[in-house]
Amino acid sequence: MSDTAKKDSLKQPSLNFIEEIIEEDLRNNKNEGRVHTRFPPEPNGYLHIGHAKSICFNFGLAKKYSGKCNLRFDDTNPITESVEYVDSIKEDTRWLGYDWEEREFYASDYFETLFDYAVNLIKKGKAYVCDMSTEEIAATRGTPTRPGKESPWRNRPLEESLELFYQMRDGKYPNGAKVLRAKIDMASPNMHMRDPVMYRIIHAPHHRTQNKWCIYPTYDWAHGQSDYIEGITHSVCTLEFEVHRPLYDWFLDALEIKKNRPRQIEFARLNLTYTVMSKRKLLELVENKTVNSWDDPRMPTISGLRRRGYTPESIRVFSEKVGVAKRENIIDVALLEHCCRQHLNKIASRVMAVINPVKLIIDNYPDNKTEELTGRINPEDPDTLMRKIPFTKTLFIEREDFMEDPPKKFFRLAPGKEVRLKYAYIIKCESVVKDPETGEITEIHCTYDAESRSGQDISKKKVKGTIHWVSYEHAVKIEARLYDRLLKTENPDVAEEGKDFKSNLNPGSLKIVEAYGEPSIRNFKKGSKVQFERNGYYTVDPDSTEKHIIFNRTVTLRDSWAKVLKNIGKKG
RNA sequence: UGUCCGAUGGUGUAACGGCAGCACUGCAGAUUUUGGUUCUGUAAGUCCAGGUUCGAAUCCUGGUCGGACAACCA
Repeated sequence: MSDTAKKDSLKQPSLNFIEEIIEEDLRNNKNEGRVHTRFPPEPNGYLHIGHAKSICFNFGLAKKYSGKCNLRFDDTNPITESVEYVDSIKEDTRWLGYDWEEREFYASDYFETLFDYAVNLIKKGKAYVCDMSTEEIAATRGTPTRPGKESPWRNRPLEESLELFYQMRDGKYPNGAKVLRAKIDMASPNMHMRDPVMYRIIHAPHHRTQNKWCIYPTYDWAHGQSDYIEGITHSVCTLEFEVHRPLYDWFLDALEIKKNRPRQIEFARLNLTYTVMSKRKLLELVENKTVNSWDDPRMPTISGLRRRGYTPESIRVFSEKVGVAKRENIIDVALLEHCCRQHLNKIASRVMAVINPVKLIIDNYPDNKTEELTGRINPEDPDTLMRKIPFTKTLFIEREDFMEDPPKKFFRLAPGKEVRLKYAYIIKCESVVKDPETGEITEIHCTYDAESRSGQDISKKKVKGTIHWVSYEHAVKIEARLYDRLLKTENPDVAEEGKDFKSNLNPGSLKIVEAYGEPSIRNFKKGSKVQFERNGYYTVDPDSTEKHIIFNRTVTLRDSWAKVLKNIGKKG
């Protein structure tokens, strides 16, 4: 072995910066060597591919370091949250392949404890009830460059704050009348340290605690303490919470938490080209009916990707490949598609389907003959069985596979040229029939070479091209939903003055067409992964029925011919 | 004009003071009964200016550029 090869084989896979922190903690036996993470979604929307990265990372860290990962719903704002979202989050997390075992938690589980902690802080003079309105608080907070003004209630006797706080809980005040605030520093250069709100009054039923509470903790107050209660060691979140970290730590200090103290670590969220990722924007697309639902296959939601035909494996591999760091990033959606194709190539059953059909007649083939040909269900997996494909005189082929006046490198069918019909014979184009009105080709007439049958070819012919086909009389009509990217620009948030991402919507993001498949196309169940040969990967939509078969296009096959055409176009 | 964070090919991500590597994308070729897959090759990078050092992507100083922060959202 050469020196460099030796070095390479000894080299450890490199760690991301969070794994480095964890390994350092492990070396120092921090938290008795425990690693415990959590995935903390707010149940106010559906999970998207960005959440998937966080799920894979948090559960992945726990697995890698023999620890645990909790699922915790950050349900501190009853107005926007609902069980519908809780259920979808659980379904999606499970589908991605992660198991939180019995550790399904809710911040609302800790409302009582959090209340006691707050009482503790009031007694220590570290929190106070403030009677100012939302507007007054905003007006006195200052700006990032100017300090705020202290609340007139800031130094009220702590007995009074305590009394008021209990009354808030008892429902004596309307929404917005009072809040509990941490007493920190109104002049702090960090806005989050300017006496942040810990509790606000919201008279609204909560999806779990119903009407038990009318005061609700804010994120900053609830999150770190929930982490502590659950024994979380490494509380991983996204970069926008970086400025919250001093507050996270301040609360732990104020509560004098020293042992099993959680640590917040921030990493950069996932961004994807041609994609919007914020829950607000995705909700907007659902509500204004740009898409049909949260699980519309054009959505970057987990449920959308699932319906589109993505596999959990491919999403996990993708999450691994994008890496974890602190710098803002925008990942090329081509990487996601690559991960998807890579997995689907291995597992998808092959089938021939014609999306844009034109009739092809083999003039020298017997009129009433049907041959039963065979094709492997998946050539990538020799363990798969063969499928039967009927062959007859009249077929459908793809309109794009024929050109009357082809460019030099066109390997498909053209007048006087030969191609192979996949799994069948070599044919030669003899003539075409056109619609006298429109000039559109209605029939392509060919002759076949009976000696060229697949598997028993004694014709000695070599052809460059192979095309797919279906027997006209055996063709199974299906609906193909051809999905393309929802947004037409790489960074859809960049829009013209006065416009937003919606001006970058791709009007062609969904085309629904009638297509024709070989008979075996009937065999697939909802969610099955299929490759339409030479075309793309598809999956059976949940709305598909035996009478009305619906296939969603997950992603096309790579198409180097399209690139050639594009380059020809460029050259003029 | 504030505080915090960041900056390595087109896009991501490694290198932990010692040969800038990997992946995606692009390009070229080989193989191929999927113009797919696979394989091979190739192009392309350390924000700038100083300093420390035998040696700097890495450490220090100053700048530039980008991001986050002024909800009783999370």
